[in-house]
Amino acid sequence: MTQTRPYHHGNLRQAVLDRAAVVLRERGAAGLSLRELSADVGVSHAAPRRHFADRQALLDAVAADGFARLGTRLREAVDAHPRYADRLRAAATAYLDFGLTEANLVELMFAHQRGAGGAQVRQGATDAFEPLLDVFRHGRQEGVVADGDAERLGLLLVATVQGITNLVACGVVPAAEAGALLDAAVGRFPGAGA
Amino acid sequence: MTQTRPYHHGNLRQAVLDRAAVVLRERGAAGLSLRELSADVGVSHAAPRRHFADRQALLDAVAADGFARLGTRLREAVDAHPRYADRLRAAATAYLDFGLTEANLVELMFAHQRGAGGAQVRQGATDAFEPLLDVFRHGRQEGVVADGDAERLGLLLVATVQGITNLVACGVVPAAEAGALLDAAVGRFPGAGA
DNA sequence: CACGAATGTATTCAGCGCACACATTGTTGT
DNA sequence: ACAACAATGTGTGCGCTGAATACATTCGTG
Repeated sequence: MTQTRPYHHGNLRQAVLDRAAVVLRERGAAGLSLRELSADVGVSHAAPRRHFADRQALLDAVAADGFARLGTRLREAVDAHPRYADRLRAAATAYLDFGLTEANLVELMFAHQRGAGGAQVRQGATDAFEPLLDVFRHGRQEGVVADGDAERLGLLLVATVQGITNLVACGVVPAAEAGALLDAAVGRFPGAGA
Repeated sequence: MTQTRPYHHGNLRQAVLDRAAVVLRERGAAGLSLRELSADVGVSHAAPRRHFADRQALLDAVAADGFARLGTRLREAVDAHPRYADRLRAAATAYLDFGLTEANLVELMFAHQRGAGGAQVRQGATDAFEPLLDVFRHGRQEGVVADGDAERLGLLLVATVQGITNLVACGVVPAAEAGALLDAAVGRFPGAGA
């Protein structure tokens, strides 16, 4: 009757990451405790150490996962529209949505990276932003974006939207004004229409 | 000979804040410990509690202080130039400088505010950005900025520069490219010249 | 100068990250 | 089949932390 829990969890790493994502959303990165996560998942408090060298390694993994999810969202948003201007707006909106829904996650993703694990997180970030660069590469084909501007415009879009997300997330700009601010920002990019 | 340390420190609150600013710069917000700060300053580990209700209250105070310093820097940068375009560039450059020099502090300042102390921090942020809004108000007098656009442009400038700072601080954009990216961003604001 | 408010001290407690020795299970070569 | 080894989970202990509480000292003020 009493189903004995097997000695080996089987998928402990992913289970911890999943639980960490939930706690992160509810209580922020400061509320993430390896011991509490262990208890939640039902293993001893030392078990996760087999999968995460230390607490920072767990945070890095959560952040990398976040960038992967953000990248997927951006890719979907871009692919949903054929024309440059629509792709630009859709990507920016998707970014803002993600940032407001997962404010704590984004805060962690963009936290100052110190250790060696930071390199992997940074690579994840670069990959995630690829769809945005594609928007401007596509815009160049449509003749709206000048040659060689694609990369710089991509970074500028990331910076602008991340900045807006940041301001709204920390409460300096009311959430109600986020959309209008984003529209104003996107509208200033070449070929976005007034 | 042996100068007896007085029972009352005299300026404990400011001493803790000063020491916290140093530790924050060296080791980040996660490295801030009330107990260690107490030892550094030379008081018992419970003493700071008379001035900061809990750890978060200390972080809030450090953040508020950071916004005050940022505001001063921005004001100085703006006041140093008479013309709109120069003021815009100087302010943006001053912001980026501050952000790169005090990356850990800025990260703390823009951290998601939860508790009641967040309101004071948010007010400090709004005050600090006032010089930037003034730039565009001044631009309207010069006829470069349209009526009613000042506030929105100000927030957009904050968002853009904060976003760039964020990207550079977390290592996604190399520090060497920060200046060029900032130039490109500022150049897209009305009346900034090409 | 007495008395309350402000400020600092000493002690205690629970939770945390981390390190280590040990236990159990999965895998692989012969 | 089975021995040896790698991978994974457990239990214990240490030092540090934030927080709560009772107590001590000093300051300010009537």
